[in-house]
Amino acid sequence: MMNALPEYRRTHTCGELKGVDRGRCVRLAGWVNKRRDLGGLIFVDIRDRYGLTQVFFDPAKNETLFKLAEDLKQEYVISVEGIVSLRPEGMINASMPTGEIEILAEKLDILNDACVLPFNMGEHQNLDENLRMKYRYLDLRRQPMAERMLLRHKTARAVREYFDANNFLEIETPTLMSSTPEGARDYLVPSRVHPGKVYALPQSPQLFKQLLMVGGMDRYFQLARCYRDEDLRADRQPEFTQIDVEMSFIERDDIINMIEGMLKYTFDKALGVSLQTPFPRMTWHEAMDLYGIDKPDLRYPMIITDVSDNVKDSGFQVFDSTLASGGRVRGITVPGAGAISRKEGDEIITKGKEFGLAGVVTLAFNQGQPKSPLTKFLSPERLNSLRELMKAGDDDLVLFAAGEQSAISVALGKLRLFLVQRFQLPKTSEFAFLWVIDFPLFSFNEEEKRIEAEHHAFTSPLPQDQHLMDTEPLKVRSNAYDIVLNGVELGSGSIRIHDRTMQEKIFKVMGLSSEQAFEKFGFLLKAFEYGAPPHGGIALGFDRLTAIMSGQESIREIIAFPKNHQALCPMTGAPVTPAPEQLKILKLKLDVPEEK
RNA sequence: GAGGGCGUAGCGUAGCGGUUCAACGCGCCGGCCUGUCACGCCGGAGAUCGCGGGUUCAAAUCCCGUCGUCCUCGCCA
Repeated sequence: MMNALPEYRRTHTCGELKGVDRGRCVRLAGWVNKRRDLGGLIFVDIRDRYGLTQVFFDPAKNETLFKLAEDLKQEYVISVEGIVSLRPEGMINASMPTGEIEILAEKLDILNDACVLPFNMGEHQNLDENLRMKYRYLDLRRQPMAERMLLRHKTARAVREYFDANNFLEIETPTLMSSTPEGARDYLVPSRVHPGKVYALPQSPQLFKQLLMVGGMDRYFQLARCYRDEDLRADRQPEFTQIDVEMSFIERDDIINMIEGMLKYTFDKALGVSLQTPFPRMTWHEAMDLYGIDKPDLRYPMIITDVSDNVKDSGFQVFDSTLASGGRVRGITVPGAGAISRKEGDEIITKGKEFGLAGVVTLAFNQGQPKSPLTKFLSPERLNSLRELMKAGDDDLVLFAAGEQSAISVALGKLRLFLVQRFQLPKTSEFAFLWVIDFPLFSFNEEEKRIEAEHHAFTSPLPQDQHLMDTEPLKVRSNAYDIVLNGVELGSGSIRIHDRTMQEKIFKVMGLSSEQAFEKFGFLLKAFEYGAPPHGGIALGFDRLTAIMSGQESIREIIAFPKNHQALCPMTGAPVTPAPEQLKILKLKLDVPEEK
């Protein structure tokens, strides 16, 4: 029966044979991970994406076969036929899933050879990322990458299962669309049929998903490809994937509950991790006040505390003058850092200055003994109540800053994140989710001296703040929500405006005439004239999510073929200069300055 | 657009107080080895130290410029 199969048809993968399979005649196919030639014996680890299996070549059994095995080199593609047998006593490799057994080779076919590799395939070295990207097909064969691709697949599958079970439709929206010159820069695609005209690649399916709601598709989701021609970061790629969701006839908590359910299901299915729901919620004001940032990393419990009332009239001049001029004094406690050196203290002060603090006042506790410039100014009783307020333990370090409230909060927030890294502070959880709600609807663009939408122009204001729209628009809070995971903005959404009058009002505050607004978003506004249901939604960064799930800092690690930091593809060389014939067909001319 | 890190054999790194400093590990090639599993042992090939200029008797090392790459800020509704 085995001979009826072409030599590359396998009976098993390289990750599944166990002791119970002993005696079976099997055929494996894969890549040579390693050949260990002991002279009289040869062991070959054969690898596929499922795992590794050891193959044993014994010259006493078959000398020709043994000679053939001597030629095997790394990454040759081979198929091996043989008998599954238990390894001899004491030779079991417990660190290997297939470590109980080995294949006694009876037949070996070299299906393809391989050149000497451009890098080492083992996991024991850091590799230059551009080199990995240039040979991504080799990189993908390495186990960490194979595992991440599997996790990404499982996550996508779980997301689809969940939404399907909840009556959502997965609908694809166009990736060739009209450009809306707002926000991030578009990638443009010239049209041959319409010379001089371009399509834009979507930055997100935002407008289309709202149109789907008008179209009655009341529960929509999509794993949507999005494109932004902006500068890159470790968590930003020019093309990326988001879990895009929109629902009709719902309010904010419906979306929040649905997404919590989705994440809970997905973490369980893809990672085997049980998440606790509901996730904590915090208003934007609370987040800024307690953490100095709109995406707090709740894996670390430290919060910013206002101590103005506890330090007033202390005689400590910086504090007194700041408080007299309407500023605040705020602090943060660093657990276990009470015994830091002078040098480390200076490092913190330098960092504080970098973040915009005029100075940082330290209060260090060493076995309960306070050490601080403040000890001269505060009585032991006041110092003690300050310590209680700051929840400082016997070996903790408290840092104070004085100045304008929001400025020092933001700076202390940055300092908090720096300290977490610098002192490797212990995490209280692996995955800390958080909803941040009640964002400001508008923000003031200092450069252009105009009011703009904080989220986007279709975000609805909170009903209770609508009366402020004409008088104090910057105080209006929005029905928008962000989901934060480990200090990373994972997703952002809102309840949309479906009321024309309100929409016009928003445009007016933003300084857009109805003509201008119609020019930009005409097709959406038109659609809203034909019966738009109340609706809202959210979009989550799928790459960011899977990166965090797999413990990676960079989303490139969870994308099969990513671009590098310069938005280049080291493998294909994209982007490339178009050929003159292509430009001719498109009736385009390049106007690029000559290279120096 | 700005700041910072890095650039030494195919890969990962050391050397960076100026004069045996071009080294180590992996990989590669040759030889030996019957229970290895990051196999072991012996030997070998392989690098104008990113590129250009400068300082010096002497530069991988110091200085200037430039290119590449990574990280961050700006930017990213």
